[in-house]
Amino acid sequence: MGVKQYMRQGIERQRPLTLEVRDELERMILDGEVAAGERLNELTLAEQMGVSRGPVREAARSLEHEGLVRTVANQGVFVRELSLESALELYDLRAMIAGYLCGRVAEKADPVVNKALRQAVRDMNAAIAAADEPRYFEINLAFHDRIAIAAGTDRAQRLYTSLGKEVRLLRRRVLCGDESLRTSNHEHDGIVAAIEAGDADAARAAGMQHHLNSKSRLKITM
Amino acid sequence: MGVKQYMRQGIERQRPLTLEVRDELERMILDGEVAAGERLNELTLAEQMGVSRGPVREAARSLEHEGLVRTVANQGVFVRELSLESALELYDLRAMIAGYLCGRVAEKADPVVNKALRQAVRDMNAAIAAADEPRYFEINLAFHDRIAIAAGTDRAQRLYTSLGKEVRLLRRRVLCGDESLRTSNHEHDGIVAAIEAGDADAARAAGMQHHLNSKSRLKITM
DNA sequence: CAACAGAATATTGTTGACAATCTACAATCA
DNA sequence: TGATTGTAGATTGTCAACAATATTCTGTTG
Repeated sequence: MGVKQYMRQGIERQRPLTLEVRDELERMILDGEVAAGERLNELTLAEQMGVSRGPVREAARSLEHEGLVRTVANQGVFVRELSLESALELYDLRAMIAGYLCGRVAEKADPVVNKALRQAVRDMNAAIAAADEPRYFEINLAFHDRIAIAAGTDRAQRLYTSLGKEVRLLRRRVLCGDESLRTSNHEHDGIVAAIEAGDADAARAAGMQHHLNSKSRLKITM
Repeated sequence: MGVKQYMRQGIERQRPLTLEVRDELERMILDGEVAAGERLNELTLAEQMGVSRGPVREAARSLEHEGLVRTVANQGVFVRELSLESALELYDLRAMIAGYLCGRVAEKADPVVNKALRQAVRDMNAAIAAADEPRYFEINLAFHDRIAIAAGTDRAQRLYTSLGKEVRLLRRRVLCGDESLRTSNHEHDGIVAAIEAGDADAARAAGMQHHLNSKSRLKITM
């Protein structure tokens, strides 16, 4: 009877629907389209996205493990409400992971990676000079991603990324204004310097401190 | 048509099947009933456990997020093969988390928790004296669990537990022999002492070092 | 005999329907 | 009036069937 096959809108796909739904759900949550504490109705979401409930359920479970939603049996999944206290703990955790990653990158001493990181710092300085905050954030994200990937430890990388998303549940803008950007990028410079020097301990400390400082800058803006 | 409802064997349940299946699958993997790299057949597992494929799929996805299996689209889920190198990285990560947890417990300074931890160390000493290794492992597990819970940071606790399971994929016995046990428990004593003293930094360092030492003891047994 | 094409099979991806549970509201009774 | 119970609706949990993809087998050809 199902006349409508699940080949949606002519685009031949090979990526499972579950992943599409997962990304879309994640975006909705991180962009604040669904409020914290709100329940995600499986049927409604499924109809909105033109799929059945199965993929929606799987996607929701996936997000649960990333800490973006919490599930209550027979009641549904709710967008997680992140207390400030919990968020600060996440910052601490993420800072440790970041430090670990930086240390690993320093040990690897990959000249290609190091050059790219150094260039990123220069680009961020340029963005600051041009007062182009969006560009700064973009490079900043790429910078930290690059480090996470270059460390070559899949688990730590995924964890770092995941914690980054989780923190966004707080929906607070950190790092605003020229001065903060300058300070932050100066810390980036210190991280890269330690990595270039092959000093794993210094890189670890610098990477961790940078994230802890981000936490402090967050607290200030409360 | 489905004469057989999904009320299995008279036991009234309220826990979703998915969770039951998840636990069973996890047990099978950790106990080595399914070999590393082996594929998990949804239909076969579903029939074995007397459920349909839905819960099995969800359970498998759950385990993927815990790092126990890896999923390939349209091919299935496979028990993860953990390289020694990866395992050592997991130990590093776990050591950091453990240190963080110990630091938090020290800050909390909860007398009830501290007493329980102190008692656990005594009990482990007794187990060593009685040459009762299984009992030692049992208390040891409870000891670290207690710390993780007492820290009061849900995310870090879950992470610590999850990494602990992941490491077990290596299927290597760490901590064998009277001497290792004695050394290990001496480290426990140091952790508890730091916690009792309310010295967060010392507790963090001791907790981390204890896990790094476990890693070393693991390497020795290769 | 090796390499390849195509069919047959097995397995995963997705769906819609049904069962169980929860929630909200109304009717009943102390 | 207030508490309680029962009923109707909504929502999640589970299942079995179908669609799409991957794998295996088999026969053919060079």
